[in-house]
Amino acid sequence: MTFSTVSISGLRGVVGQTATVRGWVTHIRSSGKVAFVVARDGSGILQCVIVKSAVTAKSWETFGQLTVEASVSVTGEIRADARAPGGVEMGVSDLNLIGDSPLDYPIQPKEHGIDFLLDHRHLWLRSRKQVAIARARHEIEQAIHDFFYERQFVRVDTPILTAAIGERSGLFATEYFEEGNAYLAQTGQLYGEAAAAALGKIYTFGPTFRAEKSKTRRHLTEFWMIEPEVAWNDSEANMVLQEDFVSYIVRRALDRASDELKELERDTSALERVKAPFPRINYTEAVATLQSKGSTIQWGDDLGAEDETLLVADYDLPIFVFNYPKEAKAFYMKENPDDPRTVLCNDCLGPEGYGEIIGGSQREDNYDRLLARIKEEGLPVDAYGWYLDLRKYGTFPHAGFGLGLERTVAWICGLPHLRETIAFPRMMNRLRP
RNA sequence: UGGGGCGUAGCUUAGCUGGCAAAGCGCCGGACUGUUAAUCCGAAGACCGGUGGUUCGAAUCCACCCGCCCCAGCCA
Repeated sequence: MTFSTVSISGLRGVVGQTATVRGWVTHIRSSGKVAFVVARDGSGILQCVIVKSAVTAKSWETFGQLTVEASVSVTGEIRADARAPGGVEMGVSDLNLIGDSPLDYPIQPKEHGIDFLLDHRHLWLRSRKQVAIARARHEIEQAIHDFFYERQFVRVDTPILTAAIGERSGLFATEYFEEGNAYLAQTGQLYGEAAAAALGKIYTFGPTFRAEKSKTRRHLTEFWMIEPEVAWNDSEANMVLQEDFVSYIVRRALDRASDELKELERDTSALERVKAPFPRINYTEAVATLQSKGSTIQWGDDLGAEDETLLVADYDLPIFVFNYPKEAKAFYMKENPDDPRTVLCNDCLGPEGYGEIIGGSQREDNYDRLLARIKEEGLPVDAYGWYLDLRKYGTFPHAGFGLGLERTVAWICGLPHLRETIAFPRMMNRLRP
């Protein structure tokens, strides 16, 4: 008989042995002389069976003091038992209370309102479903790093504090010494383009901030975005990279986060189908299709959420909608030589109504046309001097995209709202905890 | 910001055509040697979001305010 301290997830390998587990109490049930304590340690949950006649008087007394979320150290024999969640349980021989927990622990094993849960997010994180989401997110993040590492991309960390540059949407401002206002980054892309000219293939993985007063399940004010930028890629190569990337992430989640997806009751049959290539629909066709389905969209409008849902309904894969009208998109996108009303760009729309998980484009690489676009948009030319330099000194065709991490996690996990995909979501009315 | 909905016990909700504030869960006390969100018995727990108004009387009707949820726009 050996004696070891192990994590709950490893217990299947020590059946028949005595082990010590440390964790937190989640449920207590007592039948008088037999008691059940369910504990969690972050790796899994374990039912501990305490028989009064089989433990010391001190351990039995300690059992009487246990409360939900008390931290404990339990020692006993690990045995297989079909009645236990997870198939193994512990026959306790020794029980020690490490940190008690008062009786007012707010989260109960029942339905709660979302406002209450978000107020107690620091404790809600301990719940099984939230642990599963955090682990699935972690696996997805690692898959992202591995995908790019395998393809010799270099990760570049771009600044979070920036001067006003990027897109036009809402900015968070803060004072910055003698330099006036600094703004929290809305994108690392422009810096990514500079890095692509140095390194060829790069990606960024960082927080992004949008001060828009968005109150929908698809928006956070702070979210994480992955932005690859590839020298010599055109818009078509850009889409190929995207579909390979998304397929890789989904495959990886299915392979290595299957327990988590099961815990989340995710029907993975739709995810199993996600394999490159994805359907491609150009914007003009999309508008015609939508009009035939009754949408009031006009050529020139961006797709609304309803339009996206309508369009995606015909497919069980993510789809690309490409080459939008210039007016609907950002200044840095390259004009389409075959139809100058449009730009070489694409959105990748998730299936099952998850909306835009990627926005990408080939970048304008002509100095004069880019300068003209900056002026057309009324942007301060001075602020874009360094960005224009990238077209002045050895310009090069290049393309990239931004993948919204939380939207991707929500889709893969089958969650209706982004707020559960990140440990501490930041929304308009949510700055704490 | 616009449209819709909602604020009642620690939590989730019922009560809303005005007339003594309810239930389930949780917590506390008790019973039980295999429970799975255990079960059974008992107890405690409320400034009905706030302010004003109508009325003999307001959780209920009216006005204003505050907060939240859903949808839309913006986008990842």
